[in-house]
Amino acid sequence: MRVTIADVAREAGVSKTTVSRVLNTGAEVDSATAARVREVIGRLAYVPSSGAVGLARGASRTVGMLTPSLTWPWMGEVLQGVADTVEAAGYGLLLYTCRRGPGSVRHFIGQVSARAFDGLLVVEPENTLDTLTDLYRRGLPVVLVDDRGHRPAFPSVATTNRAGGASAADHLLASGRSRPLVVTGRRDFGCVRERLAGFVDVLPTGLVVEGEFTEATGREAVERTLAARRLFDCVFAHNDLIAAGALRALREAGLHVPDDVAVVGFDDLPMARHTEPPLTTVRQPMREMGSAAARMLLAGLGGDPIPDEPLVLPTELIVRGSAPAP
Amino acid sequence: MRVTIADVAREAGVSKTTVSRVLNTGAEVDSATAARVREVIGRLAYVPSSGAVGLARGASRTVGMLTPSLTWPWMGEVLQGVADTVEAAGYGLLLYTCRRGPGSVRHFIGQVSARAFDGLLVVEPENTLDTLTDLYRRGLPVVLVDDRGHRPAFPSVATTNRAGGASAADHLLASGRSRPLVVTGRRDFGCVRERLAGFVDVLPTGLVVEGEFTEATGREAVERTLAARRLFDCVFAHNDLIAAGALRALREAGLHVPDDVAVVGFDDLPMARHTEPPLTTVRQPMREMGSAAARMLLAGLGGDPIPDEPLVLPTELIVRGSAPAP
DNA sequence: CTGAAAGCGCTTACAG
DNA sequence: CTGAAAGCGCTTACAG
Repeated sequence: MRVTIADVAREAGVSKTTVSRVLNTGAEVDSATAARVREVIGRLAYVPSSGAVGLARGASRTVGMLTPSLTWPWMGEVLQGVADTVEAAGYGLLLYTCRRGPGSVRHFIGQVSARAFDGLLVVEPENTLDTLTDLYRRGLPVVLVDDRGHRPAFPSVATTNRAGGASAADHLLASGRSRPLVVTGRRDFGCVRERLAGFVDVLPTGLVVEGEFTEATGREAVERTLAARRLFDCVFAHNDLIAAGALRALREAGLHVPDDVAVVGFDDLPMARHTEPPLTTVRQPMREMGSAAARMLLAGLGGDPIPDEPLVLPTELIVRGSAPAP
Repeated sequence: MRVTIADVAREAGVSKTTVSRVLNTGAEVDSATAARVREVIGRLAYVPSSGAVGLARGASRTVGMLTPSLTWPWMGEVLQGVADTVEAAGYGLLLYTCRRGPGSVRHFIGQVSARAFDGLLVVEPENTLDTLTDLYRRGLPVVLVDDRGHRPAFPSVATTNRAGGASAADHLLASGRSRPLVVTGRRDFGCVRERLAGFVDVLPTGLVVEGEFTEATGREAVERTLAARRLFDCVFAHNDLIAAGALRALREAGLHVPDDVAVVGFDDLPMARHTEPPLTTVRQPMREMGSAAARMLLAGLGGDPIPDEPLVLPTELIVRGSAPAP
């Protein structure tokens, strides 16, 4: 049925060794022989079995990727960055999500032992950081795409959360705003602390509400602050969902954005273009983070040591109607 | 270094054959022997090499998935449905995107020949339908997640585009609307023709604008129709992006949604909750389509024949502020 | 119930 | 420059 290296060897009148050499090294083979072998390979449409190659070489030329969810709004960007890079290098990309509890984590660990992939890319491990650190210590190349400031004990790609928070504050300050309401995600995320620190460095405020990274948090934070009659002329939301909730609450309260209150988000999700008004936001370079992490991992698999300190990619302020340029 | 079946056999005082039997069949082995082997497996934390198992069995227990893009708004839902199902079955999921032109398609075909996966899930092949049909004819199990009405010559999962269009019309009609503007995607997609046919069956109209599945299309269609002074009291947008553009154009023209014009979209993207007002839309069950396709493929790999006619999952009208219940 | 041996399809020292 | 042979880590008739 399937064409094997033995078929090619027989048809070309050489040994399997020679076919393998033509396939892999290219060197050390008489050019006429090599040409003949290549002709046969083309004619029989021979492609080496990836399983057999992997077994013989002890490496699968496959990268694993572990994510807690595939439906998060920015996950597609990360995945695309990873997939483009990994494919261009001729590697396969094996996807895992571990969404069925501890059993599913165990199954994933099994895949590591089974050598299903040569290296691992991880997004947001939440409760898996220890396990991953352990795998890394045991020799599995691992790179984390870190949008939450975990600062793990293994290589990672992060973004400038602190500078991003500062850029939001700079922009609002330059537009003449002086009384910000800040609505954050959970304070136990490193990114939240950094975004906040960067922001209040430039624009100090006593008005900070902690919540989740959800629209409901944004809506309720604004509603309560208005109800408490605490004055603010701008909102710095720690992500775009919070910002969307804030926009809604402000509109329902009869306030105009940006005339009465300017709003700045974080992430630059696709929906940021579609809010009313469109959202000024601090863009996280998710696709670039994905491709940078993949490049680091592939370099590591290629033999280069992976740097231990995080690679930090810059955020960028995207100015739209909710907080226009001054 | 790595623990192999030989280590387990030696440690347990049995042959590799017996270890393999304990691992796979479980039957035909003395229970005391089996217990001893299992104890050793646990103690050594032995996990069979997936590459070696695949080579010996001639199957990789891996499913391939081919998508044109990972950043489309509904792709995460499809992927999640697929990943959950595939993982629960103990299969691996290998992701391909083919975004680097014909060379990248060739590389993908190579992966098929390399037996990197046992079966293939496909979303939106665009220019790849012929190639895929060919692979299917040559024996590769393939299932298409078809949101565009391709109706391929191999198994697929689709949704009720026609009934979805009709449900939008029913809803608008029941709310007292009678003059619809329909803004469609490209007419060469089967889904566009079906959504339109279902809609005009219930609510005939001469006002149909063809465009792309983009926000710009929605905005321009509404602007031009208003400029031409053609009257309409509702918009049926063929996806949520078009609907978002329509909402914006209506607002900028000083029209109130839904009082002046009601708007219904298609898809139920995450952003549909965040438009102003929130969007009434025909939900496509993307996650369910992903998991159904995966189930079909896995059943096929398990030996059950895969039905040739498409499995059709129902759409659902989600009512929100842009076209409230009558 | 158990094991020796062949085989899956490659790569890679080693020898010539 | 080329090939025979061993080996990668499993499974699976086959024989007992």
